[in-house]
Amino acid sequence: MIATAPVAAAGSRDLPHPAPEEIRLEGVLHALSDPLRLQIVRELAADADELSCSQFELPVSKSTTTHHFRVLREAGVIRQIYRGTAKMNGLRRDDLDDLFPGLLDSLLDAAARQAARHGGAETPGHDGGE
Amino acid sequence: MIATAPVAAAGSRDLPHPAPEEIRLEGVLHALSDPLRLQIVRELAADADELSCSQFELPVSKSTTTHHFRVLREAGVIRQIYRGTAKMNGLRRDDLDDLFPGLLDSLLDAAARQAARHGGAETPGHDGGE
DNA sequence: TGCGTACTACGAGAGTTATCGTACAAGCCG
DNA sequence: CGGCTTGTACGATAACTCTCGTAGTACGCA
Repeated sequence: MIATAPVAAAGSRDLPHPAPEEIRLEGVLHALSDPLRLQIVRELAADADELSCSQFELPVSKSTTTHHFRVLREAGVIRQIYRGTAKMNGLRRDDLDDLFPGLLDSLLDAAARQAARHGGAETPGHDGGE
Repeated sequence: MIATAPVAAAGSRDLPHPAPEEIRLEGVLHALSDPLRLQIVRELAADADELSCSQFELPVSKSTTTHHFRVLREAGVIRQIYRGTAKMNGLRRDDLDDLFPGLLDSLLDAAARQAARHGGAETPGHDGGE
């Protein structure tokens, strides 16, 4: 059997994702209650639809990064698919908006406000003011 | 011996609350990521401004109840004051709305949706007709 | 084919959390 | 005054989480 079948790319390694109805609010909140994961989600929401794990500059080891991405995926916050050796990450915005309308936006807005208030260095466009 | 109370004020026992600017989003999310605490907050939001700890029917011991209320208070989600032997609990809706506009509503709405989806027969608060 | 890159799995250690029971303090009421 | 209700404090324990390093797998490229 010669492996002439390209297999439509990324069919071999599938990652388990919770179905929309399996996503629990508590799980989402817990996933987002970690500063690192909240930051990941913020970048994911701000930058693009798909980012590979290695494009994040996180102050932790690779193992820990993998761990955090898995927590986010298993909570139903992000979607992960393999693309060659890279694993692309995308927010499950549609599913979350369907389950909890407005929640993700509020969460991201809250995170942006807090970042602007405390750091001021992150999140472009928002100029404090109080 | 005349027991002249050293400290007057209706409540000699004061509880420490975080100032608004000390409230962290991650802390709030973490506090709300526990099913028990999420339920407490839902009841608090639905029923009234002030409820004593004993008015909640939680499936845990008194010690654990105290613990959860403290977590909520220290995260800045609720406000607690003594009233005789009872400790009254109230949501810090104004502070939270000021810090994270719309977040609390989204959260409560999301929790209500999930409760309706999964249980349908949720105990907390008959919020006046439905 | 062999090498480098990207990510995972496993095991471990430190820290945190949830839960309990018991013992205790503060206020109300008869 | 004594007792009841309400909630706290203090251990203790089990479970979970975050973190790491090392070893290993999957894939692309020369």
